[in-house]
Amino acid sequence: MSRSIIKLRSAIHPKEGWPLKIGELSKATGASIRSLRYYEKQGLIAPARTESGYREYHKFAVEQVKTIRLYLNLGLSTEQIAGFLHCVLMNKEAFCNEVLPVYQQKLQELDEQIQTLVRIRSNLAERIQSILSERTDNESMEGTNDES
Amino acid sequence: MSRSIIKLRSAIHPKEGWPLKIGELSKATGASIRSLRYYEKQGLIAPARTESGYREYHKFAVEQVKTIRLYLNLGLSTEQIAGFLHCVLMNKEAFCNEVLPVYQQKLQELDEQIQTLVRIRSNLAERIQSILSERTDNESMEGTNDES
DNA sequence: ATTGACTCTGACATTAATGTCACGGTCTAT
DNA sequence: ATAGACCGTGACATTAATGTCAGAGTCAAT
Repeated sequence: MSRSIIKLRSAIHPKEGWPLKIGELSKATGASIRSLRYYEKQGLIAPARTESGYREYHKFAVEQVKTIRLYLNLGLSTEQIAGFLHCVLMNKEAFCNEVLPVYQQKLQELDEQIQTLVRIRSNLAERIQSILSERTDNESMEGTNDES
Repeated sequence: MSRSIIKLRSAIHPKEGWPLKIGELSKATGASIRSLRYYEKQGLIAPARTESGYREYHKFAVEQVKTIRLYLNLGLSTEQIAGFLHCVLMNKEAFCNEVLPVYQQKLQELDEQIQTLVRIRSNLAERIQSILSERTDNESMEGTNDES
C-alpha cells in the first residue's frame, strides 16, 4: 500500500480508463500515433501531460480526433481546420461563421481541379481513339490484300 | 585570322545558328533551362557537348522538347515518356506499341482521381447546402417573430 | 531488479518537376 | 585584357500528411 496515490488514480478509472494514453486514443480513433502527435503540433488538439511527460487524452478527445479526420477527408488542410475546429466542437457547424468561407473556397478549388483533370482526360481519350482508329484502318487494309 | 576553326563554324551557322545553346533552346521551346537539364538527366534528350562542356542542341531538339512537354501536359511522368519517346520521335504514335498501355493506365488513374474529387465535392456541397438551409430556417423563424 | 510493452523527441524519407542560389568557367565585344 | 552575358555543376527548397527509425525514458508485472 505504499503507492496509494497511484492506486487512487486506478480506482477512479478502473480499466481501459480515462484519461487515454496516445496508443489507446489511436486505436479508438483510427488515427496513427504519428498523426495524433502531428495534429497536436498543428494546434488541433492539446492533451494534458503526466508528470513523466506522457500525453493524457480526455474522453472528448475521441470525438475531437474523429472530427479532425472528417475535415481532412473533405480535403481541408490542418491549418484550415484549425481556423474553425474550436468553434465547431462547441456549436453546430452552421453557427460557426468561419466554416462557410473555407467550404466555398475548397469547393472552388475542387471544381478547378476536376475541370483540369477532365480536360486532360478528354485529350487522352481522344489520342487513344486516334491510335485505335489508325490501327483498325491498317488492319482493314491488310484484310483487303488477302481476301480469301 | 588566327581563329580560323572558330571562324569556320561561324560561317557554317551564320547567325542565331545551329547548334543551339541551352538558353536559345529554352526560348525556342518555352521550357526553362532548369527543365531542359532535368529532361537530360531523366534520359529524354542527349545533347552533344562542345570541347568546353557547353550543350549543343541540333535542330531536331526543338521538336523533341515540344513533344516532351506535350506528354508532360497529359500528366505522364518523365519515366513513362522515356519509355516511348524514342519511338514516337521516329514514327507515328500509333505505331509505337509502348504508347497505348501507358495511355490506358493514365486514363484509369485519371478516372479514379476524378471520381475521388467528385465524391469529395458532393460531400462538401451537401454540407454547404445543409449550413445554408439551417441558416434560412433561423432567419425565417426570426421573421415570424416580427411579422409587420 | 528485470523484462516487455509503451511512450517521448527528433530526424529523415516520401513524390516530381521546377525554382533558385552559389561559385566558377567560357565567350565575345570593346 | 576586361566586362558582361552566358553556361557548367551541385545543392537546397517547395507541399502536406504520414511512415519509420534511433536512442532514451516510463510503467507494470513478475
